[in-house]
Amino acid sequence: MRTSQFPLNTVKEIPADAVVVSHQLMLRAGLIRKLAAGLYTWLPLGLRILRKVEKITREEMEKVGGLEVLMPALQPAELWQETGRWEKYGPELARLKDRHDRDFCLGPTHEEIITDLARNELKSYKQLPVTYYQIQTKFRDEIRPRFGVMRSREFIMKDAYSFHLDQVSLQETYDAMYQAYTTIFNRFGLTFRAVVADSGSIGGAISHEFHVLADSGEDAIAFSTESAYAANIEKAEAIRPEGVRNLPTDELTLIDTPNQHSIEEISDFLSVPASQCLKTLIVKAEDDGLLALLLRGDYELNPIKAEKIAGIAVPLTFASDAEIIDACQCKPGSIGPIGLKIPIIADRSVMLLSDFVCGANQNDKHYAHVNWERDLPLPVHIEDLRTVVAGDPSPDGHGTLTIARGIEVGHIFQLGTKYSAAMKAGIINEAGKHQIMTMGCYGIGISRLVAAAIEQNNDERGIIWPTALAPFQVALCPMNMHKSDRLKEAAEQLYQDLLAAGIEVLFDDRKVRAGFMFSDMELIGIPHCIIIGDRGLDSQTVEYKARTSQDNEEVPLDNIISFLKEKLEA
RNA sequence: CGGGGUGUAGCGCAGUUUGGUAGCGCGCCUGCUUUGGGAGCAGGAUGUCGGGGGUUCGAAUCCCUCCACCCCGACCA
Repeated sequence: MRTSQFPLNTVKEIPADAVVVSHQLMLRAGLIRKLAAGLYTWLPLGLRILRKVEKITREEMEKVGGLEVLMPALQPAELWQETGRWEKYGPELARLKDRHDRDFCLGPTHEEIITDLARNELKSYKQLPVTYYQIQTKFRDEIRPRFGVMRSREFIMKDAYSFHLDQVSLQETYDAMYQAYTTIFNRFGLTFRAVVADSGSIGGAISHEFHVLADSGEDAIAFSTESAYAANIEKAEAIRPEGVRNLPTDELTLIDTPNQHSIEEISDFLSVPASQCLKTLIVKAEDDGLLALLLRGDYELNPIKAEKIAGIAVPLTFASDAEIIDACQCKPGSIGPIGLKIPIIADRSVMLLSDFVCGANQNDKHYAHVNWERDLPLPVHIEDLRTVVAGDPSPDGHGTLTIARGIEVGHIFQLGTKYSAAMKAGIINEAGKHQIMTMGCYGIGISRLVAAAIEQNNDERGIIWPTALAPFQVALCPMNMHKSDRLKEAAEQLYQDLLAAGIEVLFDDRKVRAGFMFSDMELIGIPHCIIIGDRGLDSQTVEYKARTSQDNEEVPLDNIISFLKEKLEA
């Protein structure tokens, strides 16, 4: 491709509303342009990269036996009503009506559609297992789209769905997908981690997320320093603390704590570490009543874990001030378990507390030197409620947890029969009996992956594409070609030779200055650059420069093709 | 949805406090000079100042209202 026919659309200045580096670089390098919040046009250069992501993903899906389909983006409400998700999905589901006033949505995911396809097309156990996949545009009316294509409202996703007779077969495909995902992200040249995950609104039991590690990532992941354990922080278990509770050292004391409400304020005011305080949170119960959740003061409630506990209302809802005053006879900030009349669920972390501080259920008063089994009974209902922190012991018993940030680029789920049962997707089994199929589902955020790759591969000059994602492998930069017929001839010849060798080359045949050319090629991240000039032609050499290096290397013109081939294969 | 902020040329911004008829840099077009790291000079084009309404002799500027976009939070494969 020639730059005279493949405009680069690069810009020098950093767009004002891009905050993360990948978003800035995607705009500056001319990969995307914003149409509206969370909606982007892919320009020719960006699209080439997107297509690379698709191509590799497709290849690996085919290798594990995936059958490509293409399902509609516009979907009838009926299917979503069958699974109950029309009601459950909430405002993130982009709904609309057609001219006949029938309800439709723009698909945020395709479980309903594929399950409908499967129940119509699959009749016999002999057809199983089967895996369908597609690369489709998805729509989610995100509360807050941000970071460019990282969290947009319209985006491209590869989604695959597998259908099975039983769990054993599902596990086999799930394992194959896990492997395929590992291969895909390795081929992209990205640093990633697979982590145990929560399955969220998609549902199902077992689930793994694949995260590209980057400080700008929206997710926190926890992994063990000494073992393979890795989990989304939403899911990482905070295990029962080791050790025994200390004996009381002092009498229970009621203290005035005027206008001291948060754990931080109380901790400062009384000069007691937050870890010696007890946090009491009042949330709604399933039966419309209230529940008190107890945590050690320095720990955070993990709402994902809380919602999984029987009795707690979903979504997790904190009680209003009025409800709290009604139930506890005091305002929030002074609540504690002593004498509290609502049921208590305690986090494991509170069990070892002794001589702790907690609210006294009287405005502006706290108790100090509270001790279990002396001042109040040890809570009976104990759960894992808190979010893990760095340094916590790993749940598998090996090492401690480290927290890193990641960008979720893949997510695989064992759905079981959640959708197939709701939609009566079954086949006739070997015994001639009707049987509901077991399902798996596997997603890759194609467009997000482009941004994630840039987050991980950039410098002050621009993007540095891993080979597999580079829109072009080689930039051919002639120096002042318009002034030398000899150079023009040599450059054109080299361009043709590179094309003939099957190398993806971008020939910068614009009449621009050298610095301008280099800056553009570096900004758009072409991994290899060949500089051809009159100077070198005298000795029949060209210069080679890798995107990642500062230095140029002279290479005989005759050898340049094989030289590059070697670089590309490395 | 709550809190904060911004809308002025394609992009980045000044001008708004104190009303007087719109400017800078980059980019774009023309010409000349230059040419191995985002060139210089000269000339040029480009604005419903986010929309609507109001106050005023006069509004980018003051008032009302609507909208869009961004950040933080809540929420979320």
